[in-house]
Parts: sequence; structure tokens; C-alpha cells
Amino acid sequence: MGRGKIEIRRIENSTNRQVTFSKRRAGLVKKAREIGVLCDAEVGVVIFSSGGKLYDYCSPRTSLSRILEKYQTNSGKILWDEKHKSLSAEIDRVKKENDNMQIQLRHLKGEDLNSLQPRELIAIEEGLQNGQTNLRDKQMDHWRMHKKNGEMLEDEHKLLSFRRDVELSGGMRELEIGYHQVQHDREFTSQMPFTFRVQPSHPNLQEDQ
Amino acid sequence: MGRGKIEIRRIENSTNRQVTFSKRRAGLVKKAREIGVLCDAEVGVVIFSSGGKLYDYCSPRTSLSRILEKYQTNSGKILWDEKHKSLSAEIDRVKKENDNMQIQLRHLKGEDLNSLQPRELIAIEEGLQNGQTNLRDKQMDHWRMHKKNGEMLEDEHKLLSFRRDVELSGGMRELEIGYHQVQHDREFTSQMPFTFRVQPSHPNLQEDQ
DNA sequence: AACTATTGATAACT
DNA sequence: TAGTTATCAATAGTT
Repeated sequence: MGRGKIEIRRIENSTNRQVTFSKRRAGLVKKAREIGVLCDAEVGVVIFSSGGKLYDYCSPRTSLSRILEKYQTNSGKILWDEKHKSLSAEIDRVKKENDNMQIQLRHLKGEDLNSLQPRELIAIEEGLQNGQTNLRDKQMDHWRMHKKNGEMLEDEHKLLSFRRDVELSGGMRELEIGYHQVQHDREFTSQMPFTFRVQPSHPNLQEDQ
Repeated sequence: MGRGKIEIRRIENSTNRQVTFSKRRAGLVKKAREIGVLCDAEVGVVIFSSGGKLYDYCSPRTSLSRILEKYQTNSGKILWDEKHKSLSAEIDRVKKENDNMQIQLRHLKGEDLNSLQPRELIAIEEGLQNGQTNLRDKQMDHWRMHKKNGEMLEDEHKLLSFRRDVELSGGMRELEIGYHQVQHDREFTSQMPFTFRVQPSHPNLQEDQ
């Protein structure tokens, strides 16, 4: 891949060799980074130039020594003491916990759902629904407290800014049923912190019919 | 470099991720071999797949452990003796990550919200909303597949049981805007897996007025 | 696992 | 030593 094809054999010209080394080293590290990100892999690379200079790379969120330890466990060589073993076991345990939570979070964000069955999707949806219910309760608490402490009716500015905050969320749909009715009732809306909106969460639905 | 450009970010589809991993792992090792030969360098590569499987490469006429020894002397880092320290640090790091995710999960479940400000609640709500949107898209996918494979109109039983499953979730509200209009259109509803319901997620709201 | 259109890496050149 | 470009190589999507 260049102006001409080259054989894979030692480059005799030392300048060319040095230049090629720099370029290919960068390329190798880039590839290592990419496979790490794309495929959720841990990668460690150690390179010594012919001059003996060291270059290395390892995936973020780990370290070369960690990778090497793992390498040793996996390759069967155990050159460390019991304490290290137990620490390693602890790390594995916590990381596993970590992965599980990672998956849960991803699911709640609506990612990585391809492998799930409808029933599992439903369970996740229930979780989301539940969370929203709790959250909205809490938001109502906030509002009540705000109302109590801030004398909202006497301080229109506070009310408006609080309401604006909430509107930015794109949420708070529980009252959307009342949308049409409320549109013509300014007095009523002014006493509620949230506007009543109908927001299509699936705007492309027409295409599906 | 393929049929289309891709962003360098985790591949969500796990089959694709696995295939890409295999291809790119081969590519990475090839590159490592080439730079070793062309530039007379020593290269060591260690890769862990997301499933934890180990792959490695190192230049001929040496070994990973020799490279690692050289790495130690050259980098000044003493991997084996410093291991204890790094393991402890690793544990701390992972546990911290763990705690963060724990908190995130709690928040998404609507727990531990007392200390949060309205603005933070809003951010969480956005997350939930987003997750639901993605989730529903996925559920629609499932339904479409189900429809395609199962000839729903010819198998009313399947349709009904599937629809009942989904109703149990308390979700699938994206079409509620169409509620009134759909109520009088049996033909249309019968082609959709989800009933169109308006469900007050805050049934006690009356008390608050 | 094989194919191929396309993007990506880089050898030679500046 | 860094930047450019023509060319080859890797690979994403497809079969």
C-alpha cells in the first residue's frame, strides 16, 4: 500500500527503515486502538525499534501490567504469590460485577437489545416505567417544596424559570391527556409547573403503515 | 476500508463485533509481523477478546516474556514487583467505576434521588425517555419480524398472546396520540400488536390540586 | 468462509 | 522532518 508494492523483508536503507518504522508504528497503534474500541477488546502492544528504543500501547481503562498478568493467568504460567492471586481474583470478581452493570445500563439506554427476547424487553420496559414513575414523584416533591418555600404565586419569576427547566427535559408527560382541555385554560396552567404537551416518541410511524 | 465507512465506536451487534474482531485481529498481527521484519523491530502483541479469550503475537527469535523483561528494564517500570501496587490501584479504580454505575442504575430506577437537584432529575428523565424510545423501536422490530414470520392475520391466537405479553409491560405508548382516532378503527388496531392506551402514570394527581 | 466495493494505510516523492 | 499523493492493502457489508 504505497506508490509501489514492497516485499516483506528487512529494509536495508537505514533512513527508509527508520521512516517506515515511524509510520508503521503509528499505524499499528492505531489499529490496536481501533480493535479495542470496535470490538470491546483489551490490547497491549510493545515495540522495540532496531535501535532498542521502546514504544508501547495499551487500551484505556487497563494497563500493560494488568494485561500481562492476565496473559500469564491465561497462558498457564503462574509466577506470583498467593497475595497477588487473591488480588487478581478480586479484580476479576469486581470486573464481572462491573460488566453486568454495564449491560444493565446499556439495556436501560436501549442499547444491545438485539439478542433479547420480547419477554426480556418487556422486563426492561417495566424497569424504565417504574423508574419514571418514581422520578416523577420526586419531581413533584421538588415542585411542592418549591411552592411551599418560594411562595410561587408571589414570585412569578421563580415559577417561570423552574417551569422552563422542566420543559427542557422533554419529559413529564403524565398530564398530556389534558392537553386539549388545558390549552384554553391559562389560569389552570399557570398553577402547574409543567406544560402539557403531546410529544410523538415515534415520529416516523407513518412509514411503517 | 470496507463497503462503507464506520465510526470507531463499539460495534453493538455482537455477531458483527465478533466477525470484525477476527478480521482485525488477523490484520493487527500481520501488521506486527511486517513491522518486525521490515524494520528489524521486536514486537509483542497481547489481545483479549471481549469474551476474555487470549490471543498474542511476538516476533520470532524472541518470546513475550523476554520482550516483557526488556520492557521492564527500558521503561523503568518493574512489572512483577510493582504488581501488588498496581493490582490494588486497579481494584480501587474498578470499584469506583462500579460505585458510579451502581448509582446510575439506582437513579434510573428512581431510587436515591433525594440529594439531586431538579436539573439532575431532568437529565435522568431524559435518559429514561431515550431508553424507552430505543426500546420501543426494538419492540417494533420484534413485532415486524413476528408478523413476517408468523403470518399473524392467519394465526389470530399467536397475535393475541403476543399482544397480551406486551400489554403486561405497561409500556408501548408511542401510539397513544392516535388513541381517539383509532378507537373507531378496528381494522387498523387489529393490525397492530399493541393496544392504544392512555395510561395515567400519576393517578393520584387529583389530590395535588 | 468467500467476495468485492470501498475506505484506509503507506511507499515514494516533495 | 513533515506533508502530499498514487497505489496497494485491509476490511465492511454482502452472499
